[in-house]
Amino acid sequence: MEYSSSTIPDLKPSKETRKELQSSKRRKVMEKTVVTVKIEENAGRQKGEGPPSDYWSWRKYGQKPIKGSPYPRGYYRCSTSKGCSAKKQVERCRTDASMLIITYTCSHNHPGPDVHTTPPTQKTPQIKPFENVPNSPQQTQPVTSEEHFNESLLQSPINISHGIYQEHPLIVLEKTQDPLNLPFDGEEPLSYPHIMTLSAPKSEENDFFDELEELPISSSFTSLMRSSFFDERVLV
DNA sequence: CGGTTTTGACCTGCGC
DNA sequence: GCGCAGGTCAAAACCG
Repeated sequence: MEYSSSTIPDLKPSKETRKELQSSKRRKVMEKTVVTVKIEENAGRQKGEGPPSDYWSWRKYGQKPIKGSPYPRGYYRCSTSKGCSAKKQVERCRTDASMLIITYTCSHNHPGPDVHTTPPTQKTPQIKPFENVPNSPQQTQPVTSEEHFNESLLQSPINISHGIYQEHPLIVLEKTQDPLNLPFDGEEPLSYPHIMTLSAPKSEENDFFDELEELPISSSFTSLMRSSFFDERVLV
């Protein structure tokens, strides 16, 4: 792991070492963003869990059954950058299996895979769900788009790491922060508040957006939000 | 062969 | 102090 090189001498971590490592972690309050997304029939194609697809790549590092919930919770860590402390937890709503609860913890301390190179005005239209969105939730998209909705929508939350969507009526999320203003254990300053905003995705992650090109992003995106999946604020 | 996923063990925080 | 539940680690397995 990232700390191993500096903290761990050479032998495999002893219990003491791990103890130290874990003691440095906090279970308590830290920056946390909860996103509830609704997944529909296509959820099944996702290995039963919401795919951790984002503009960043995520690596699953754990899974635990949650008390009171028939569904396990998956733990993911950003693998785009080694030093990145961004994590997310993905679990299903116990009361509604079609709901995915994604909890983002910490923020990425690095620019996205590509976002920095793409001015928001260029290339793919920026995701601006709220502008020109007619209030017709039921004007759903063709089913084909739904095949991507799950991935594309799951990608969007990543960009909300700093509350970009907070006022979005559709993408509702709850962001909690450490009241002590120590979102990252005192490390990793939030120095990139804007680079990972809603700029268009690129590279491989952009692929599926390319597929969606046919659809007007602003409307399709929002429509998807409305029809295929909605977000719901979750009190933490 | 490198990166990711799986999975059991370990550790910590919290409630009683 | 004890036990439970949640979160993380890391070795092994898996995959492209």
